[in-house]
Amino acid sequence: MYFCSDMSDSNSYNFQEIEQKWQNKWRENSLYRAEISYKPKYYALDMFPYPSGSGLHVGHPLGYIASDIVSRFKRLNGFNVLHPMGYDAFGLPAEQYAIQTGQHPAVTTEANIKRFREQLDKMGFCYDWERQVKTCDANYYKWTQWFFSLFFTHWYNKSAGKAENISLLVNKFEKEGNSSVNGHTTCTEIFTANEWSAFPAVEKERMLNQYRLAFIDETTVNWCAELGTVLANEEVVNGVSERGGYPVVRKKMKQWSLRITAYADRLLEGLNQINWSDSLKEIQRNWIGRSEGAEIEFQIENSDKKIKVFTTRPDTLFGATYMVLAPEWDGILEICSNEQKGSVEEYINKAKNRSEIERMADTQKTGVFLGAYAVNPFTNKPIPVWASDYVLAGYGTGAIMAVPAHDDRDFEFAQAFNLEIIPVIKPKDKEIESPLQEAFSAKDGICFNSGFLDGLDVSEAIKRAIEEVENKGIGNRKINYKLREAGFGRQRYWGEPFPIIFDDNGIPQLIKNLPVELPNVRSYKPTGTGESPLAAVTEWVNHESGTRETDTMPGWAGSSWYFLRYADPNNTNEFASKESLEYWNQVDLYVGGSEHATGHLLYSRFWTKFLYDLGYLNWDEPFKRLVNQGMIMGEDGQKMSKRWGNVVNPDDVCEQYGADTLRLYEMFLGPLTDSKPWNTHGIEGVSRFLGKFWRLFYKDQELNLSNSEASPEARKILHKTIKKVSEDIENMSFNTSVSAFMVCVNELSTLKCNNKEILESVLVIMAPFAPHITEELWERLGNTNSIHIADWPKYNEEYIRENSFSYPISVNGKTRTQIEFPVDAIKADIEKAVLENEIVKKWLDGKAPKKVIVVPNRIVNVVV
RNA sequence: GCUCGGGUGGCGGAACUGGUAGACGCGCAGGACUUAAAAUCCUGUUUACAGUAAUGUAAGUACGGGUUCGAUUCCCGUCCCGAGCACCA
Repeated sequence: MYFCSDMSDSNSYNFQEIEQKWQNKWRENSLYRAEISYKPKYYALDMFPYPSGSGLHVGHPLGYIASDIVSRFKRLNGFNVLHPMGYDAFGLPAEQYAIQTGQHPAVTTEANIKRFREQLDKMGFCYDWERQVKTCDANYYKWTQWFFSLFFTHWYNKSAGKAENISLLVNKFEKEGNSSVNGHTTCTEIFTANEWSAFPAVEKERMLNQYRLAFIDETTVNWCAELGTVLANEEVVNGVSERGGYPVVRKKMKQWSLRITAYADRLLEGLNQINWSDSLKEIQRNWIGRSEGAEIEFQIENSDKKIKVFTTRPDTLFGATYMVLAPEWDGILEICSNEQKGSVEEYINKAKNRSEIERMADTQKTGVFLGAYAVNPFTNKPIPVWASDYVLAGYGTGAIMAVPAHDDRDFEFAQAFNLEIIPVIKPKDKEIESPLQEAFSAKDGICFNSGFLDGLDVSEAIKRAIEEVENKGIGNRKINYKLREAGFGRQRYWGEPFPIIFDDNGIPQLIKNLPVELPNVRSYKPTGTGESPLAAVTEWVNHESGTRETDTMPGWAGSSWYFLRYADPNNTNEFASKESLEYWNQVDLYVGGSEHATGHLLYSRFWTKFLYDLGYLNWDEPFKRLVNQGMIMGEDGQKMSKRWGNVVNPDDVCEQYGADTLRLYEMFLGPLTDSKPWNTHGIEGVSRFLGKFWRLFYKDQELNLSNSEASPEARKILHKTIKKVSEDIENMSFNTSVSAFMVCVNELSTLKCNNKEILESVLVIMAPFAPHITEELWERLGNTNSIHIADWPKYNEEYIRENSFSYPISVNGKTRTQIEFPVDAIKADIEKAVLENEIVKKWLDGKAPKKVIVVPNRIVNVVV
């Protein structure tokens, strides 16, 4: 920015020249190449980006800078560091961008990747680019398809607590049928070995499909007409698509799904052994949504039909005054009376056609009476059965027992339709209000009106009620999850094709010869009919042994395992060699945004556990430590976006201030995990600091260093900084380390310290943060090896030991003066000296102190 | 509504297991150097009151209580902000 004559002098800080020079040298020497060695490893990973068309803004590199610092720090401390980068190149965003620009996704994706790479290169990251992965490369997605094949050929054995090969299941079916099989399945039919053998192929596959971990599911899906595809739950926000904001409706569809619910409990338990933020773990816990309760069957009056419900509050069974079925409930019309059939059908049809948005916008409960009654098994009284869309078809059994006195929603419904409300739980310390104005839903109370449960508190009553239900043979203890199976098909072009051909019977057959390459087609736009664009490519679809699956896999397929591929990215025989996986192992540090909490981060854990079951990995959590970086907002405090015109481009910052300044500034801004606004003035402060740092080495434009022994003061400053920075990096507290560097340089400048030994150590501890300037000065000091493979200086406590401490002396908790004592002074001497102090005497005002508290090397407090 | 975070100067933010609140940086004010500007350096900067000044006194970490010799830190209640979930029985 300033081109005064002295700026071109080789002895001034010319960051542009320096940064270019070292980025080239590091690349030429493959300085950051990672290879298996005898050294301990450290695996630091960034969430790989979608190569979007708009490039990076200064918010994106925040996490990359942090992981880069940790990687460099670990390398200086003797670790063999794996720090790779790649691109999540398949999926909706890339395809949407291609459609908007009218270019083939393969072309735009390559162009975007190139642009990302240029931007990343300017910031001096220590990635081992030889390990780059792209999810859209055939030699990468070959393995994504292979993993799908594994899911397809495995089932979950609940007795063994792990996934097993489907051939074991077939063996069991052949020998003993399925009654003794304890699989995680939706199959409710029981068959014998003989029956199994007699099944035609289609029927066999229909059964197996109910056990496979990758299976064809007919479910209600989130259908987005504008995007022409099905979306996962987490891709739908407030009833519209996360990307684009288009309306989403519910629709029945056949779809590949992964049976993630088989792993619900393990996904929950695993959270306890990993170092993630509490909030993120909580998000996953909520998403998995485990709840304990009971399933109970209610008999329909004058019928052999039964309704099974799930409840977490069996203690309130005496207060169950009606039942509600979801409109989608199977067999609902068989239960309702002839008189009511017409209005029930009408209600069901209305509910079916209502979009998510409409359902959510509803404040008033709607419903219809079925004209049928069920029997409350505890009171033996008949209770009416209703249908209403406030009951969700997809959770529990799709039916509930309604206890209006103790559930807000049931209360509201009972009020709207004038149904009976019977309180059965009252607060511990008072009588329940009568009549009830709102539901008493607290889990803290005492049962009454409840026969054998009377007088018990809620938690005890729950146990007793379940026992009774089990004794009567009408139900049992049950754990339910909110987690749904993961929809795995997308009706889109830009994704991994399934390695599946449907034979003449419509039975899915695996294609063994991988990869199944994505055909290069001209028209990749969504058809809008619900079919994938691939369905139109007849010469591809029609295969000699049948027809191909034309859906593609979702964006998260490739990202669910990419961290494993980095261990051995060019392997053509395996997704990664056993040896490389064992060495690089789990990701030690994973840095990225929290928006992936219920998507990528959950799916990756699921895949890892599955691969662990199959013996491919010997750990079952992928990311030991996870840190979510915050957002960098625009200077106006709003989210950085083209729309607000507040986007700051890192290229411009590198041009104007240099990459080292950018890196240091982003770290200095505040705690990594916080959101904070960008500030142009702030970056100038950091820029000034680096100028000052440079001048520490120079005097009158000449390198000015002394080889004499360092002064104790300088030593103390250095070692204080070593200690602080080492601790800060481990704690990911980078803002405080930058401030420690500033303090250090300020103090050394004041001392006019030009001691080579001291300054060299300062260079090394600052190298992870500002890799270019430190490397340049390191070279100018006469070093021939890169600073980035030097040794982290050893912290020596002796150098910072003080021999006296200036005690703050407070009277009644308020600091009044300071007195210096030797660090090993004994309490009695300190107390005596303090009481003789003039200022203390003044505050004592002649009175005798009640108490004198002396905390060694901390504080003295005189209590009057 | 529920769950999880969080509220500290004009601003971004420091403060180890309770022990000198406001580190570091920005901004602002004043000064030095310079013909001038840039760059650099120095001084001051929580608020109120008193004093020409050095300085002193009081208040102060969202608000109200509590525990303690001592609370930004621990406990209870209230308010506000952010994030996530949201008819999950």
